[in-house]
Amino acid sequence: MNQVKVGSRRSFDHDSKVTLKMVADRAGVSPSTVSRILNGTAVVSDDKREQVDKAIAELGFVPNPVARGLAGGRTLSIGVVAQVIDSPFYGAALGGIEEVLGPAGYSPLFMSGHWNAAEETRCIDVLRARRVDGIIMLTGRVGDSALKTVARSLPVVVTGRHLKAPNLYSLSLDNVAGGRLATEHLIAQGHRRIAFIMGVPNHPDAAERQKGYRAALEAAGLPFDPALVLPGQFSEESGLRATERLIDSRVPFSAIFAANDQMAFGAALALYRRSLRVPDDVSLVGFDDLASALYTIPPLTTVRQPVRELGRLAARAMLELLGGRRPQMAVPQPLVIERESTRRTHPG
Amino acid sequence: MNQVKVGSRRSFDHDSKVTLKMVADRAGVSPSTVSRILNGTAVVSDDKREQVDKAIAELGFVPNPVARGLAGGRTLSIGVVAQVIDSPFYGAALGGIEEVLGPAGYSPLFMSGHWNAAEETRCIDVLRARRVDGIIMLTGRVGDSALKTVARSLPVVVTGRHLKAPNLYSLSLDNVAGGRLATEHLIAQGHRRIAFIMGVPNHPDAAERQKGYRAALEAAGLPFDPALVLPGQFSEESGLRATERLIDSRVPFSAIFAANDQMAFGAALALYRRSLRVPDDVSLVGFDDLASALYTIPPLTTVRQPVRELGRLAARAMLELLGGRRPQMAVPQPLVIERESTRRTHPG
DNA sequence: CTGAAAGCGCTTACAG
DNA sequence: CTGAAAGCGCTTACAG
Repeated sequence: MNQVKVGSRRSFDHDSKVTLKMVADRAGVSPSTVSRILNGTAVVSDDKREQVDKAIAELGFVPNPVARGLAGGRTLSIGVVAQVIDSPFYGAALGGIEEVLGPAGYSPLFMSGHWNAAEETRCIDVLRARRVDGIIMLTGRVGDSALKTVARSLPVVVTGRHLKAPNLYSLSLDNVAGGRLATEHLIAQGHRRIAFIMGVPNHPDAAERQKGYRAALEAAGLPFDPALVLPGQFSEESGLRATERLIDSRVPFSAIFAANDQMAFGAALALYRRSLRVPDDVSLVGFDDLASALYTIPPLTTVRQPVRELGRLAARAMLELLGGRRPQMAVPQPLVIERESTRRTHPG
Repeated sequence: MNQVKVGSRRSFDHDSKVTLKMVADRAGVSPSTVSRILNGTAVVSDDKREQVDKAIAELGFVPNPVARGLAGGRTLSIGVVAQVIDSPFYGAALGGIEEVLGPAGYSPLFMSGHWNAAEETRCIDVLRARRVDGIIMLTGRVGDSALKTVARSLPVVVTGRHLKAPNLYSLSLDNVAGGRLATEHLIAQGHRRIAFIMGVPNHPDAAERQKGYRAALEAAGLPFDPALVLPGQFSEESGLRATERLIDSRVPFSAIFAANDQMAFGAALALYRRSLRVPDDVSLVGFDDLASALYTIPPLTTVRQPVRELGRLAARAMLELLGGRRPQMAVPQPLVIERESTRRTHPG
């Protein structure tokens, strides 16, 4: 009845210098066989497989990914280029990516592109030098053709654009629909003068959300007033500044739709500073539904973007690509989460 | 006047299959020499060095870190185990780490331990299997002795504890001082009944901040009332719950000190829900000074923790350790940032 | 089904 | 100061 106490030791106590060759010796087979069993690369007789499994367990063998990477070309690591690692938006996406890559045996290698094409290119270079097996690009500014070029040698999945190319998968949230939903929500509550803080002007997300905003106005027969759309930078600070400008401009408005939550947070502060109450005086809608949107005062009505889910889907798509399959991911539709920052306009 | 247009191509356009051997051939030297020049491992005659540099530039050679890792034992990657990658707190620290590691030629490998010793251990195992050159541990629950064991084979820097061991460097923020500062600030404003939401009870940070809280009360001759201290989980949600419990308990209080900003955000919402105004009815102080603390309504008075700087320092300490030096980092002292969530008690 | 051998791209004693 | 050689720990044609 003696039990083999395999795996009961705290793993990093023993020097993990156990090599595949040691396993092979112990099992009485060749290294090639062990390798094949490890990789499921070929059919191996049951008895050999058994012995090898036993040897692996007894020795506590863990394959060395570095050697694997050199020999086989696979490093089991995936490069992820985000824009800013310490942003609530990217943090959520990275969390989702990590969540699916880890269990699949892959390690994410995160890098920040800082909204800068040159830096993104540098990130890609570093990642390629490190022989990652694939690259996940979260939005970013590098050109589509550059991305396609990368995809010639590595699978790539990219979010925030629509791009078709071999070995490349793109997936994005429906920003037009989201923008439309937010605006419709406000219109349904009786708002007629709805300001829009749009985020980085040449950013596709910003442009698409604006398109939704305009579509909703049009559908409701409301005029589009350029004086009501303010540029922003997707940051709290820029939302604050835009709102101040809006108020100072004396253009009448009863609601603000900010193209992301962070700008909405800034807008809320600007309104507070100018003694305008939310939602009594001004209704406010954000976009993203960051975790913190639930804890603003008042809690923010916003368009839910499944950011974490998007990260998960991107990672799954990468796994598909890696497996030689064609990914087919369905990104959930945006929906408005009504909280307490919006309300019907006063009848007057 | 023909210019050599080295490096002007978009780097990932050419297949980076240039090997060290190709460089050696072109320069007419042996691979060993190229390697030594790359690593500054030995003195090499100027003319050879020149030829090699030229060949490297012409070929656009980039050393393969994977091969380097296998052969030399250095992978130029650093494992970083945080607790939750999508948390404002860890995001900031990771940003700081990335900021200094990148330019030094190292790539961070981030993993999340999820506040769980077993998972942290798994992270460390994965990281070691990947042959990282060092490990940075952001707080975490694994035992001190386990960490020391790891340090026997790898340099480790750990935050949030005081630990002395060869090849290991620990650095932490002065939580006792921070807790004291926050409490003193409130006392100076006339508050006598100061509630404390403490965060995960057995977490060292929480315990230390509480120690500071008690020290300040004592120094001011104020009684310590256990009914005023509430457990929390460092999350917004837990801050909200704790505050609701506090209010329901009918214990009188005029101020709340939350052991981190996220709990303070939750507390603010709970107060709002119960129609208690900040700071008119209750003063509120947080801890950390997250970027978003500036945008709460009203903006949160808090104890500034240089979290991003802590990340930078941890990374620098790692670089020192890697260079065989003894790090000597001075972590900035906490200080209270007075904003608008606190005010003097009413004279009555 | 399974070995022996070569090779992935570097580094590092070991000898000059 | 500099080569030739062995080796890091795997994988993968190539032959049975």
